[in-house]
Amino acid sequence: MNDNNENQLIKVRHDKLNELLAQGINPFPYKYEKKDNIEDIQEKFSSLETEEESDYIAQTAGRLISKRRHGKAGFGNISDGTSNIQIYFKLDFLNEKYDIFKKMDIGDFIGIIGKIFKTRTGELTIVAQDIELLSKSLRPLPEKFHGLKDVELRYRKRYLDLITNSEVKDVFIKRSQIIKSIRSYMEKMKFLEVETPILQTIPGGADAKPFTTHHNALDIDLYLRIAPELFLKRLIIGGFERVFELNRNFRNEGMDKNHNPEFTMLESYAAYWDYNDVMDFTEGMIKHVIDNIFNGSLTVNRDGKEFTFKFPFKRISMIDAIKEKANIDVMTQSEEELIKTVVALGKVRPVSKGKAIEKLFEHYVEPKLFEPTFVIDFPKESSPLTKDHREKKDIVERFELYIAGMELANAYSELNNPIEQKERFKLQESYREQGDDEAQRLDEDFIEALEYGMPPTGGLGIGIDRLVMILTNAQSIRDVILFPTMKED
RNA sequence: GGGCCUUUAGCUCAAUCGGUAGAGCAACUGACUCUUAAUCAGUAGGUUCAGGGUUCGAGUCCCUGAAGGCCCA
Repeated sequence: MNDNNENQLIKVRHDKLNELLAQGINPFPYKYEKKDNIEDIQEKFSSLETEEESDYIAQTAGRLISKRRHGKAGFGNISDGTSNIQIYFKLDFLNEKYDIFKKMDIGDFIGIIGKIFKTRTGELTIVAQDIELLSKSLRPLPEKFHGLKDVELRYRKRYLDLITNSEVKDVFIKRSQIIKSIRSYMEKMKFLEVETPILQTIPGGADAKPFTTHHNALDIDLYLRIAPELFLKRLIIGGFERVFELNRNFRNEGMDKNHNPEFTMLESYAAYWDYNDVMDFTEGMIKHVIDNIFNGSLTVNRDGKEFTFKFPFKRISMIDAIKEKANIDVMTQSEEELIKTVVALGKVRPVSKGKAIEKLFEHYVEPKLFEPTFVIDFPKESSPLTKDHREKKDIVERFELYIAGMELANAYSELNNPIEQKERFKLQESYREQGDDEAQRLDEDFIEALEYGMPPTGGLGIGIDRLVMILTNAQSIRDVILFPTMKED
């Protein structure tokens, strides 16, 4: 919108801005001595009696979010990062500055100095003795009562969502606390936080299509990482025994309420652990978060069902889970029969018995795994970075954690035999040649690193956005990502 | 990728069978020195997502497209 084409509401505010300038008032001053947070004021003075006034003179600042004028006095509420509070503006106290109050718009940032009292109706209020405009707002905010409901606008203009809908702010505060709590757990467990390349020449560590970009000076294509896995294992080889990275991954695939093209993952690797150790560790992490952030107990409501977190989580093998939920015993069926069953479900024809088993699992079991459940022991074909099961044939030592029908975590006893790793990569390359563009790529440099020797290692990946969804009862991943990916409008 | 739905004032929403596009909040003017979705009186505010078509006449019907949501793959 340009200056010639602005609407009436915006024009009025520009006019007010110009009036202020004409009066020598800077509508965008440099700083303000904010001495009190609103939350602190409320805590300290909540015990005031009705119509009692403090001796303390508070000095605070925030955004004006409502305004009720009554001639020679008026009320408004200001909101800061902590809370909001009512302000009483009275001509007798403010004198010539009362005019500033009259001109103030909802959305302006203001500084307030004044004593604190409780109104007749018992509301804690600052009586303004002095007010200062700290920043002029030139656009009208969304309506006070209904707020901003339009989902598209809420995502595109998240700042308005945050100003208007306080519960949205709470979700992102919670998200920050959860991540902080995870870091404290990692630190307690002696993991070292590291940073590995996001720009990679061979995108590895997951079955996914990468984003491509170009480095001009080197004149090479690079890929945004789909996972940090292969670099974190190089660090285990390098002698760090416990490492983690908590950061963004990028996958060039469809979007829905569980997928955003960029998302936050925690990956961790611990030398000398197997996948059983990683399971205990994962449980410990979630328990740590619930103890710290949710006072030890959390009930999740979703799709009309609910559960309360209980530890330890249920553990079941993929094959037993299929038997239990779909009444299909995949052990007694031939590859042919299983493939036929999957095709009959209207799905793409799987290329192997293992892939067919996974499809059956996804179709019959995944959506039914509501309470936290570790699904263990996956077919070998689609787990090229995982060690063979120590007892079961064609099975690998891998688990995924499911909660509320969502895959939350994925972990292995990491394959550390370079000869076998190379074979697995070659098999993946052959899938790729057959048209599977999510199959993994041969990374010779990683093989070479493994050849120097990697200790037995337990690795874990946790989808942080999804974990936050579960813990905050968010229905869409877009509700836990501040600026979700949107098309240009 | 397929199906269904949504898009109207700054925001939240109406508009019957195709017949002058409305309300609440916000804004503006006035009254009001303890209100709180303040109240009262008045005023102004529109590319009805975009483009095409049918029609005397389209927010409404048809076609194409865009953005978003839900379900499915």
